[in-house]
Amino acid sequence: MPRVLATLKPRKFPLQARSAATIETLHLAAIQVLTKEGLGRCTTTRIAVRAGISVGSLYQYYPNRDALLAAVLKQHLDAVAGAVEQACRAGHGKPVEAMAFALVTTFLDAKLRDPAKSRALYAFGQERGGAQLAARHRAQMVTAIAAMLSSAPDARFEDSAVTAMMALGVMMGPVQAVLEGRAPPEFAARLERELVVLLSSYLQAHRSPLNQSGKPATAT
Amino acid sequence: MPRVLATLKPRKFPLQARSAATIETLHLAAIQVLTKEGLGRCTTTRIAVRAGISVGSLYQYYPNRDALLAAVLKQHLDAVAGAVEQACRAGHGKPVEAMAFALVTTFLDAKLRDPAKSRALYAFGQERGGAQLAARHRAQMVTAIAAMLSSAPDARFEDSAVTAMMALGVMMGPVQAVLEGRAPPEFAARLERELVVLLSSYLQAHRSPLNQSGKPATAT
Amino acid sequence: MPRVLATLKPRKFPLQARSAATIETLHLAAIQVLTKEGLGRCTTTRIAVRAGISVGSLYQYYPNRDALLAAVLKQHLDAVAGAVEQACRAGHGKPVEAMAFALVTTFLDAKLRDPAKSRALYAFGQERGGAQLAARHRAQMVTAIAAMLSSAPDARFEDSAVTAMMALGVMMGPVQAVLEGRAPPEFAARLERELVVLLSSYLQAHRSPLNQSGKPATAT
Amino acid sequence: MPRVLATLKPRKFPLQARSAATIETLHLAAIQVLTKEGLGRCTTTRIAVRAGISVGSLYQYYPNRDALLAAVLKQHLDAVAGAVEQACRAGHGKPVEAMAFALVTTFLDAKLRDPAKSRALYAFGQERGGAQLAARHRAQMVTAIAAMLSSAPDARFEDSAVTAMMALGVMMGPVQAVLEGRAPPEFAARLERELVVLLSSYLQAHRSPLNQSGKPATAT
DNA sequence: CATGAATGAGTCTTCATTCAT
DNA sequence: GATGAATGAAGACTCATTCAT
Repeated sequence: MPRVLATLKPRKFPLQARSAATIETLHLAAIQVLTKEGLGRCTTTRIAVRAGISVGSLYQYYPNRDALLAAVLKQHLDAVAGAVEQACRAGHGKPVEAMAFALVTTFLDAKLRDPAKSRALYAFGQERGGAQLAARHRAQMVTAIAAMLSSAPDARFEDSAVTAMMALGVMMGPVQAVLEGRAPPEFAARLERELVVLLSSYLQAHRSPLNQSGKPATAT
Repeated sequence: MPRVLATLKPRKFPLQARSAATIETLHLAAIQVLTKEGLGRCTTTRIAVRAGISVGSLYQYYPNRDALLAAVLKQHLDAVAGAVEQACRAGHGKPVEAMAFALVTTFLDAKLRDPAKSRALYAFGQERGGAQLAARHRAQMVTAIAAMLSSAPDARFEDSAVTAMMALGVMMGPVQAVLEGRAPPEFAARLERELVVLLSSYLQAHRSPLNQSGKPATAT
Repeated sequence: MPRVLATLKPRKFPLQARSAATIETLHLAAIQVLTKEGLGRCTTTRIAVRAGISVGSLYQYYPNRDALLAAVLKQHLDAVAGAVEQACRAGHGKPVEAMAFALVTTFLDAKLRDPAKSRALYAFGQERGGAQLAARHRAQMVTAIAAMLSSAPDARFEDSAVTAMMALGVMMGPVQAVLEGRAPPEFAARLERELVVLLSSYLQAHRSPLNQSGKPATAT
Repeated sequence: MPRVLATLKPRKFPLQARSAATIETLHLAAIQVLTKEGLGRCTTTRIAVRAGISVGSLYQYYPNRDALLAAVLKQHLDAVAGAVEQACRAGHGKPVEAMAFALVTTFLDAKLRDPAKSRALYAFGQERGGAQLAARHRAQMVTAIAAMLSSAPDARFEDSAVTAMMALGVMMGPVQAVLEGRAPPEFAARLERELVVLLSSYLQAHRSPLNQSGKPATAT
């Protein structure tokens, strides 16, 4: 694998109509190979075969294997982060419980809509190439969540960025478990409800002490 | 001769003191190579060189590369799962808040004591070889946590297994973030406190309705 | 050919007796392939096959194709430059005609002793990898020749470095022609005599005007 | 489809003005790519891009890559050989010193007028394709030079073909050194003067033995 | 006629594993 | 038992050439 340090950017824009379709085919093939063979055996040849094209063609669109995987990952992460950002905008100014509900709902929906995809891309998201992308998207989501949290009328967060990170991390763990297929179906089914409870409790535990409505959640 | 499907079990038991030392050396070398080069470049030769022995000797101890990595991973997971199990035993019958504290403290300590190791092994834990191991250990921990939860005097869990999974997942997400080095230091520093709050809130939200002490946490 | 910038240095010293023989075999094979196929088709696989070893083994000794070729070229150039340097030392203080004779004789002998080798290596000597080596050796020879020229009792060279370069270049041209097999046998046979005449005339044309032994060659 | 043994002849004659222009553009592009990328990376696609046409169009003019490069080389060699031939015709019957001057002047001018071009084409001139071309042109020049030499009134050459080869070879060596950029500027500057001296001396050393004048060879 | 996407054999290089010493 | 040289399949990537649009 004498990889030269190289861009992960796609090589060219689809100049002809054929191209767009080919790229979509490639992404799909990459996910399938990733799922069926794992990252270690996800080779350009296998992807090309799966996609029904030649290796050469693959390299017309992406300068190297990682660029292709990065593109697929980016597409996925953009969708998730985009959904989360939008939910955060929509949740602005609402009570924390509503925020928790919106966040969990949106995140789970985005992550679990196509579990095969999410699952397949996870390993690459840990690697040199994908890790940066993942980091960027995580930061993007944290920013959005923190902004939303700061707008809550019924809670005041000392450090909304930290709380946002916690919120995100907290959702990711169980989602991982589900994606890795290690959680029984009933867990997946209850995941949303549990996460809403979890996140609500957590956020409410941060309610401002000025809050006159009663005892803070943690004051048990 | 290329890779053949093979067992992941170590080739022989460390019957002699020398063997045990060599194995320990190999594990250490593997982690170092993993850290410095990544899973893709973590080759048997490199590990052997790092360990100061010959490749041939490496194969005296493990039938193939993945068996070695699996052994290293297992050692790590055993430590983590073992610590969690013990903590669960110790936490039996205590109030949920104490449970949360014990669980978080123990888990973080085990996972973050040697971050390089945890981080290094992560990639392999996603692959075919490591995934099964990881699953087994997760199950082991879930069982232990569930048993502990069921013994709580101040809460009654409808489905303690699910709650245990949630608890474990909830800790893993933020830990991942820290291990991947994407979380700022202040996050790492506050992680324990936050997780305790988080887990306490969550577990207390499950307090049995028979609980006379007031309104359930979610009744805000 | 996603070559990474890499050393051209051999990879390791022959630790075992076998190695030395293998390396010699590799050099020989490289020259044969170079001769039979040309630089463009001189691939690692072909060299390995010719040498009767596996590609893998080739890479145990050289980190990449160019390193192997560079080693072969270096060996050759070292021999030539070494011979020239020695001849120059021996020719110190002798009359220019003797210098011319010694130089031509030595150079031709070194270059034409194994014409196949000289010929085969020529193309690589032009390429990025070989060009630097060739340059270094050329400089080495020029230095030696210039030093010798400066010691001539019957001539004084305004710029001995330039004259040395000319002398070297002048020998190389016809030698090229012979090596490329384009010169008929009779040319090769007479080459030495002609070059001695040529070089003598040239060097004597530089005789110092103080020289009382007759009219200087350039006194036209 | 990989390379097939194929003709090196251009595919069609430039019957139309447009063709001629395109061909010129292609030649120029080829030299630029050759210079910037080297023979190994001088691909048809790169040449086409540089020339501002499509690969497909390139193949309208040349049946394969080597045919294009051969054409470019031929053009260059034709120019050099043509100039030399013309100079030889013009030098007919003149004294050898004038011949030497004309030859050196013409050759250097032709070879060094566009050093980038000469340099770029050198590598291809060594390869299977170009070597034959180069040989043909060399023979052509040798013939012309030999004919000129035979007409000298003040010298008689035993074997004018051999002497012509020497003369040509003698010029080529230093020119190579200059083209390869290894010679310092002052060398390039003095090259012409030195070569004239050199060649004059050499040719005059061959003065007919009938020459009874006893004066040193250069005292004409 | 021009275009440029597609092809796939061919290059270089790596690495798990074996086995002669 | 230890050693490390040898093996060769497999992977990433390139490029001459063709042909559908």
